Amino acid sequence: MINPLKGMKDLTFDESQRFVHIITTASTIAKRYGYSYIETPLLEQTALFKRSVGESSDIVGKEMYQFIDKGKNDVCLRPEGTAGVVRAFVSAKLDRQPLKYKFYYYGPMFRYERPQKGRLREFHQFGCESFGEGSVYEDFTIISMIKDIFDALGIGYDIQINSLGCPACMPPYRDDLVAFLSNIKEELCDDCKRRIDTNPIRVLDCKNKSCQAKLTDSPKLLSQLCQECDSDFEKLKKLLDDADINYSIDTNLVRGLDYYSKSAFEFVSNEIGAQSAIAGGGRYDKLVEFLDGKPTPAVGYAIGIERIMELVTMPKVEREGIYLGAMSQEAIDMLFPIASRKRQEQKVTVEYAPKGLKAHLKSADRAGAKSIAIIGEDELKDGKIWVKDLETKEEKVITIKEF
RNA sequence: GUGGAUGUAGUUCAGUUGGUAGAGCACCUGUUUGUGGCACAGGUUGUCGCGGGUUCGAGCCCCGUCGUCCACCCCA
Repeated sequence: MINPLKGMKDLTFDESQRFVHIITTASTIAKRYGYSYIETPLLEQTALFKRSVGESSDIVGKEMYQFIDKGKNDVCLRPEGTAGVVRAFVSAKLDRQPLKYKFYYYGPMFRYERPQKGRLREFHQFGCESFGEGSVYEDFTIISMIKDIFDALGIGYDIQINSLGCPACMPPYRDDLVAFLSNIKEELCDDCKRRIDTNPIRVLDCKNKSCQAKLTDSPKLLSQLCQECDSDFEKLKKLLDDADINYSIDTNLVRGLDYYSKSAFEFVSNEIGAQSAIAGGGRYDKLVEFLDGKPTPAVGYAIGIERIMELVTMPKVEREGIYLGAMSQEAIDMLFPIASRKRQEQKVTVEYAPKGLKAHLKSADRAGAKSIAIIGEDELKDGKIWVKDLETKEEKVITIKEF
């Protein structure tokens, strides 16, 4: 038996229904916010992710499905969605238009990691990217959209926000932080010691409690933001307050990807194991230029489908369609013209084997049909069909033509 | 990459100090030979993950291997 690869999963029945429900709900809401669908390749040049996600990130450093294809191209299965959408945006030269573009997408992402709860090697994201809008109103609007989606899906969450600064205020802060961390280096965990050189900002969200204790007096970026970043962050908080959206400020919230600046936010759930982030995003005003486009402000987010899968409250399933069957072999063929006609407007299940009435009723019940129509011996004789509504239990015998 | 659990029927799991497998659910049949969901009765289903070892004998003990789950790292 051939099983799926490690960290890859088939979705069927309840799970696939949940998947579809999540995608349709999110898509519907994204469209209301003015977003249109974009589909980009799953396979891209490795250079795209190195330049956008950043070589210092674990994603690029050790988690990519990277290989050389038959044309000797260095390629990767996409580990996240934003890079591809930005590349598509630049490839289509939309950066030369003085217009705003908003795209939503969904699909599989790939990261070569050890699977655990809420983390797969092939997983799915639903995401949105808004280009050309530098206003913090857009950051707020995007957070509202995610809220609408989770509310529609019946998912509970907490929102955490932070500001990551911009090229004007982040580098000086980073230097201050490195200086601070270097002083207490010996008291930090081994990972953090390493991070001081590789990615000092990451020390801030170390899960190690003793490290966290040492960080209470660390320099805070929020108090060193430049004037623009500071006023944008204040505005974002006010907008959220005015909209009655609850949030907490997490100064240690660091997005895992290098391209974020200014607003960063995360939606978390405490019901799904160690991987608590169910959506994350933020502003990335410099990424379009990094990928050879004209400077274009942008903001976006992604939702982890698998992480919210079991949190979703599904709409009640209603009985639907007709179950068609016959009790004798000679009547089976008569079912197909009926099925064909009925399928123009509703779901039809045809049972090809002749069975007793009881067996048919059981099958119809299991198929979730709303009604059952059977040609039995009696009906066969005078061109009729027996029809029963499985909910109201009303039944009648009518001519096939009439049905 | 590191650590901890675990692998027995379609599924969830039991299986005592080693004596070659069992329950619930599901499924099929019947009670009701033309009336579903409920109830009752009966029935089908297994390379006990795989490979080796110990033993008269291994689902159980030992070694290896593969898979799964959970956690770390990191992230959606």
